[in-house]
Amino acid sequence: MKVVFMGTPEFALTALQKIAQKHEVVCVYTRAPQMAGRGKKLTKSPVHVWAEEHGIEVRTPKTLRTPEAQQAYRELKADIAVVAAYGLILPRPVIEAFPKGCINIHGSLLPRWRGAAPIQRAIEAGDPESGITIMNIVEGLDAGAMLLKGSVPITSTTTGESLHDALAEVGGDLILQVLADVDGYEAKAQEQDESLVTYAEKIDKSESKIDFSQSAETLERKIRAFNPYPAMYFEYDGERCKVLRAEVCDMTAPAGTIIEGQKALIIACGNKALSITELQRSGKKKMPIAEVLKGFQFTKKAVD
RNA sequence: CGCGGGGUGGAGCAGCCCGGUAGCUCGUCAGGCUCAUAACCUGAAGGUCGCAGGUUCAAAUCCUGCUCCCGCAA
Repeated sequence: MKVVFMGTPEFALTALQKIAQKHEVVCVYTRAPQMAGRGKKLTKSPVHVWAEEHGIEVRTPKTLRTPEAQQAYRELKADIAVVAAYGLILPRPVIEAFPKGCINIHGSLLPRWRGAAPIQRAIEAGDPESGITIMNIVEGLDAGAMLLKGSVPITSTTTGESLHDALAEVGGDLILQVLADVDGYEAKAQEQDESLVTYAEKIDKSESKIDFSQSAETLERKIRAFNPYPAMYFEYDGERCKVLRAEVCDMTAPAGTIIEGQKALIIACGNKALSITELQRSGKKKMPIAEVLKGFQFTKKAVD
C-alpha cells in the first residue's frame, strides 16, 4: 500500500521502520528541525534523519492549513496516512485527502489518556496497564473510532522509558496488522465511550521538582513516570539532583528532612520516606546511589 | 560562537586557586579474627593524573589547542 507517514520522535520512528518494510512509504512528514542541544544547533528529528538515510522524501511544513500545503499533500496520491506523534494538528482537508483517510497510533488504551503525554500519565496515576490504540483521525483530540488495541502491563519497575519502548514496538506491530486489512478493521471500528475519557496533560517542567510534602508513594510513581525525561529532581546545597529511581521506605520525619545521607540517601516525605536508589548530580552521570556515596555524602539536614 | 560542570589505579571522589613524595571511600588479591553483620584487623597489587604542545630546575597543579562525558536551556 502507498503510505504517507507523519511523525517526529523516536516513538514514531519505530513504527516508520516497521511500515517501511512492508509498504511503500511515499513521503514522510515531520516537524521542521529545531534549535536544540548544547550549542543550540539545528537538529533534525529522528524520523527526519532516518527517512533521509533511506531515500524517502521528507517534508517539514510549518502548517498544513494553507491550500498550497494541502494541495501538495493530496498530490502524493497515497492510499492512507499513518500518524504517530507528529506534533501538528491535521485540518479536515488533510484528514480526508486519501481514500482510506488517516489513522493514528496512540500510546494509551483509549478512551483513557487522550492527549500529549499518555505514557507518563498512566504510570503516574498508578494504572495497572497501558497500551496502544490504533484509531481513525477525526477533528477533535484523539477522539476517533478505535480499530485495534493492544495492552502492556505496568509493573513496579516500569519507567517512562521502558513503557515508551514497549509501546513503540507494540504500536509498530499493530499498525502493520491494521494496514494488512484496513477495510476489515474499519468495518469493526468502535466509537470511544465519552463517559470514560480522561486527558493526559502535557508535561510541564515545573512538575519535575519534587514536592516532598506529597506522599512517598505518589512521588515514587512520578519518579518512575518521568524517568528519564524530564526526570524528577530536588536541590541540595544549590545543586540539582535528578532522582531516577527510589523506593518507598517506612520512616517518618518532617517533609524534606534527610534522614540518612551517608550509607544511603533517605529523604522524608509528607507520608513515609523515599530511599533514593539511582541519582544523577548535575555534570555527572546517572549512578546507583552506592556509587554516588563513595565520593559524596549528604551531610546537610534537609534538601532545599 | 547560548550558559555551566567534569575527564586522577577497576568504581566514585579529593588534590589544582597558592607548581615540589599520588590522597580518600570502596572494590580486587593474600592472611588474620569470629559474630560491631551493607562486619572488623593486617598486608599487597594496581595510576601514561583525557590527548598534544608551551612555561619551569620541577606540572595532576600555570598557559594554549584538541577531544570525550554531563547539567541548564531549547
